[in-house]
This record gives sequence, C-alpha cells and structure tokens, in this order.
Amino acid sequence: MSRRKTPKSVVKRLPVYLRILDNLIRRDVDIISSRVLSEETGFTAEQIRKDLAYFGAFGTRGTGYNTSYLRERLLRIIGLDKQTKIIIVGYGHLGKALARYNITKNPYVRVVGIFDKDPAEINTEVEGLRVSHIDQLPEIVREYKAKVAILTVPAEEAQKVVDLMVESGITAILNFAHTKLHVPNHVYVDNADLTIELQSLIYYAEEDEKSHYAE
Amino acid sequence: MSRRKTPKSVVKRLPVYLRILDNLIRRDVDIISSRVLSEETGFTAEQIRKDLAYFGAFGTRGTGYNTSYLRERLLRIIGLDKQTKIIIVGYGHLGKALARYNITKNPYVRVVGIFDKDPAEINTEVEGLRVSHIDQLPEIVREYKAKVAILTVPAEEAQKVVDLMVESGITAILNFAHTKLHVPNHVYVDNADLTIELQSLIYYAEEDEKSHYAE
DNA sequence: CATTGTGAACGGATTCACAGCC
DNA sequence: GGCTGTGAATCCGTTCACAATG
Repeated sequence: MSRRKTPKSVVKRLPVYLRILDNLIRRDVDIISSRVLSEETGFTAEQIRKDLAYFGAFGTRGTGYNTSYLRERLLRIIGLDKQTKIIIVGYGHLGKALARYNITKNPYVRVVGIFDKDPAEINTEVEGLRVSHIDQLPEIVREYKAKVAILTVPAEEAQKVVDLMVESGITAILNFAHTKLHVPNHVYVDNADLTIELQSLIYYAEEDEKSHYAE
Repeated sequence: MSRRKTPKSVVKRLPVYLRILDNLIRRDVDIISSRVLSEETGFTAEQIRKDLAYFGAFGTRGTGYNTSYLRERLLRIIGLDKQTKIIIVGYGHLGKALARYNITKNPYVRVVGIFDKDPAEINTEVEGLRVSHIDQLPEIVREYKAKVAILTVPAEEAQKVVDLMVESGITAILNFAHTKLHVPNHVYVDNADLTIELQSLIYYAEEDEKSHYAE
C-alpha cells in the first residue's frame, strides 16, 4: 500500500501493463487474470501481482483485475492521467525521428517545445510545432511548466544544456547523449544511449553457448 | 576468469568503460585507476573492479589499469574486435535516424542491410547502402552472416519479421517495436521501446519528494 | 474453487573490508 | 603507500507457497 520508494524495476514494468490493458480494452475484454497478463508480458504472474500490490489491492480474488479500472489506476500512478508536457532538445536525426514518432500521436504526452542551436533548423515546422533556438528553452519550459525532457544533443554540449534545463525546472531526462550527466538529486536521468545498448547486445550475439532469455 | 554466465548488469556496463577509455586514450592518458573510472562513469570503484575481474586480472596493483590494454581486452570481450555486421529492419522515422546515426560512423559495426516493405522506400540510398525489400532479408543475412538486428517495424508486423530474421540466422535483436517478441532460447532480445521508456520517466517527473539518483 | 495478496525463502548483484602485490 | 582483486556480508528484487476472499 505504501508508496514509499517503489523499485525502479517495478516502475519500468507499469507502462507495459498499461499497453496490454489498452489492447485488451480495445478488444472489449473486461477482466484479466495475472496469469494471462503474464503470458502477454513475459513477466511472472506473481511478479505482476506484487507490482500492482505496491500501489494497493486492485483485483478481485477468484476473478482477476477489471481492465478499465486497472488502466485508470495505472494512468494515475504513472502520472499520465493529465497530459504530460515534454520538450525535445536536439533536432538532429534522432530528435527529428522522435518528434515525428508516436510520442506526438500518444494522447498521454504533448510536445511543447523542440530546441536546437543550428540556425538552419530554427522555425522549421514539425507536427504543428516550430523548432526554437535553445536560448528560448527557459522561457518555454517555464511557460508550460514542462518537467520532462528528451535530450539528443552531441556529447560535448550535453552537460551545458542539462544545466540550463534543470535550472529552468526540468526534473526528468531521457538521455540519448553519449555521456554521463551530472544533475542534482531531485532530477531523474534515464540513460538511453543507443550505442551502448547496441554494443552490449553484440556481446550476446557472439555467444553461441547457453540460452539467454529475452529481457 | 571464467566466462560462464556473466550477469546482464555487468555486460551493460562494459561498453560504458569502453567509451571512457576511448576518450582517455584520445587525451593520451595511459593509466587509469578504478577510482577515476568511478568518477567518470558514476559506478562505484569496487563495482568496476569486480566487473573487470569477471574476465581476468587486467590491472596492476598500486598503479591502476593501462588504458590501451584494457581497451583491447574489452573490445575482445564484447566482441567488437572484429567488425560486427548488423541489419536495420524497418525504415520509418526511427529506422532512418538510426541508419544515419553514429552507428554507421562507428568503426566497430557495419550496417550490411536495411529493409522495409514500402515500395516507395526500396532502393533509396542512405550512407552508401540501398534499402532492400524485406523479402531479401534471408539472402543478405546469410550472405554476410549477420547476427545482430535492429528492429523498428510496427507492432503488428514485428513477430512475423522476427520469425523470418531468426530463421535466417539473427541471434541478437534490439527491439524498438511496441510489442513483446517470442524467440527461441538462443536468441537474445533487448527491449528499447521508447514509449515505455518515456512513460516510466514520467513517473519520476511527478514525484517531488525523495531524491532519485541518475541510473 | 479460482485468483489475489503477501510473508518467507531464495538468489543475484552490490558493497564492504581487507589481503595481496607493485 | 596505493591500488587491485576478492571472499564475506549485505541489500534488494524475484520466486515460492499459502492464507485470504469474492
């Protein structure tokens, strides 16, 4: 029941449950058991029940979980019940892809700012939004009270940009930049360095031996 | 020393060490202690020593690690000592970004095939390579003996494509598709669903309370 | 009686503490 | 003296087993 200090591993699974529930609801499934959720997600049924129990007792013994109700609760828990405002910083190949990606089509989040420092990119339009110069970041972040940022700038500029973001009120960063970020304790950084990801994958491609289960 | 069953968490950190070493070598630093590596990476010094010790004793007591030697060893361990051949499957926004991304500029890997099923994209050129129809995937994977794939196709098509890839010899998949993949035990899947990543990030943006350390 | 919710057991990864070595 | 390498202790997340309950 207590919300104190939920393990990161649990938080990472919550959006997975949410996606499955969205699919089930679209197929008019009203009730789902942890067993079936287990088959859909690849996590064990016990783990799923434990994860959900972190936040309360949402199920009905002998029956299962009501899909719509559980979905509502998960939205609330993750913080997607109100539209989250995010910014994208760095409008290179990856920044462009993300700006056009499902993120923008996702009803839960709204991109309120896209920033770069290249004059050639400033004011180009994407998905109904204009690319702004990075100098305007503080103003826009404060105006929309945005808390979440996606960072795709070159490694050399990342820390400088992060300092600016944090100062402006950003508290959570999805970091694609190829460098470690230094942030105050109240700011959360999730590293999504795709080169690192790919390289560790290569380790497993080499092994012919033992079985590795999908993550 | 024994290579048996290295924890996934260790494998994820190896490329981080590699990147730091590349930077150090570029700055003509010859020797590095686990303490300094700790500052650069954010991992503890003990953890770094343990990680490296999984694969042998690479350091010199009282001194530290030789950067060039350690780099060579890590390249070998990860499997980057010989150029790894990879394919990109799905040439949408994200696939395009990845094809143009540093991945291609990275000397350790070489993209040997890019696939899509949209006729409009077939034969367009990117970074000296032509986009092929997905039907040609088995042939090209076998020709180059590619083992690693980056998957960025829509969720509905992911499983079908995965079956084809696995059958053709792919053993490691970086999965950006918004769905769970079913693969045989010898195939390793690393899920990098960016929507999931972003949503779990939002959880932390909401919390005003306690400190969350960067991952 | 099927399925949730959960304390207890387990196991894997991190941290500690120090022995070993240059 | 300083730093690596590592067994022991600890921490934390997962799995187990079962009591609780609609």
